[in-house]
Amino acid sequence: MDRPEAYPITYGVLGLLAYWGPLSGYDLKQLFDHVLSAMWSAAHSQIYNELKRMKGLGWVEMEREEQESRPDRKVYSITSAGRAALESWQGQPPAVLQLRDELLLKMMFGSFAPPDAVSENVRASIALHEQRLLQYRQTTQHLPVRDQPRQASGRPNPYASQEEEDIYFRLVSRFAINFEQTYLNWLYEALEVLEEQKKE
Amino acid sequence: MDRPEAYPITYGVLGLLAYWGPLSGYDLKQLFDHVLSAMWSAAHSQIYNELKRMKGLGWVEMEREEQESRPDRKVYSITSAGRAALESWQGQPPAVLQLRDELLLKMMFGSFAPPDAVSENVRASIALHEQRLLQYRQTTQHLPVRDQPRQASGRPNPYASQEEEDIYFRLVSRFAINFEQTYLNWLYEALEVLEEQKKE
DNA sequence: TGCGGCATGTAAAGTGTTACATGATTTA
DNA sequence: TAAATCATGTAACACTTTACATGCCGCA
Repeated sequence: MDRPEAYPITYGVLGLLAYWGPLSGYDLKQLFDHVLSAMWSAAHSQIYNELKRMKGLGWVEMEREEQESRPDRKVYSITSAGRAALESWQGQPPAVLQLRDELLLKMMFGSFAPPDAVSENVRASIALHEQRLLQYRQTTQHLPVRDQPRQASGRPNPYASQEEEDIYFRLVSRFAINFEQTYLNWLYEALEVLEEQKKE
Repeated sequence: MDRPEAYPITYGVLGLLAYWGPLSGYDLKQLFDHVLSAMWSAAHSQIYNELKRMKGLGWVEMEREEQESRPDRKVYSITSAGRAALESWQGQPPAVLQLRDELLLKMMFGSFAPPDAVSENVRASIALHEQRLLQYRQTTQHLPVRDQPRQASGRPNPYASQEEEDIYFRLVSRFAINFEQTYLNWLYEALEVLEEQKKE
């Protein structure tokens, strides 16, 4: 076989359709922002593109919901071919995480920064990550209703309605929170070190 | 002003030249792999490209070292315009980190995976991250010699010769190790949860 | 009456990765 | 004698982001 016809973002969309049930591109964007933001982000343009691609592959089907005075909602649902693709993807080993963090890069070359620039950037990062941590801790709200319990392939699962009750969801949430906490601890520590250095 | 003429990878290269002294593209690639891998990675093609771009901007100068039976080494050094650019970059607030981790994405939709696929992926990740942690802990070796102590802009600094003695370097190293440890702890925990679930 | 939300998409540009190209020397 | 290291670069491709495009409704 040659080039893969899909990549992580494709499966992100597909997974949401499998988990949440039929959704529009707009809904999917909301879910990406609120549910997947910690592991994969997507612009709306990319989501619409993936939907188009997957429709071509037969992984999703589209149904048009007519609306007055607003563009029609196009609601996509996963097909059995889509489920098969999702399962097959799960069998492939994931690419290793590659961090790509501008703050760390700047910190690395902090000795070339104008006075206080590094600590200012650290302070700004603290604010941003504190905010994220808060967001992760708040139960996600204003999400499209999940009307279809996911179907575990072969393994029946007692949990069905709330995302908080899914072990995978729980594990990933825990990761996101752990990560933000670790990051924040480090940022506070870095700030201390920088302040102490300034005194000399 | 219009589009920025440089982006993080550009400053990664520039920072290394400022910190390490004159280097070839090949040297820079080694440094990216061994020193910057935790915060920003780069293919060699990208590095050669950035050098070309920065030469055009007057941020670096090139000197050719002739060699027999091998392509000449082109050794680049930072100019004062380059130093100014680096300093100015340090004054800009960094873009927020966006994680993009395929393992987390797969974990999120673990309920659609074939039996044991998730735990296998977790195990593979454990091996990879353990290895990284080891690498981070080993003092970096086989690096091009750093022949020029960096010049802190305005602030004299008692440390000069070894990278381990730079506070910024130390802080970033500590981050990298913290991060890998947090990730690993979580992976082990996830594995336990998954094993327990399997019993039911 | 201005802004945010709802709702869709296309086009272009910006970044990053992989493949192509070459070839001698050193090490196992 | 096969693989890794040294050493450079170009071209093509893959993925992501930003800008362009449109327009009503509800709220403050």
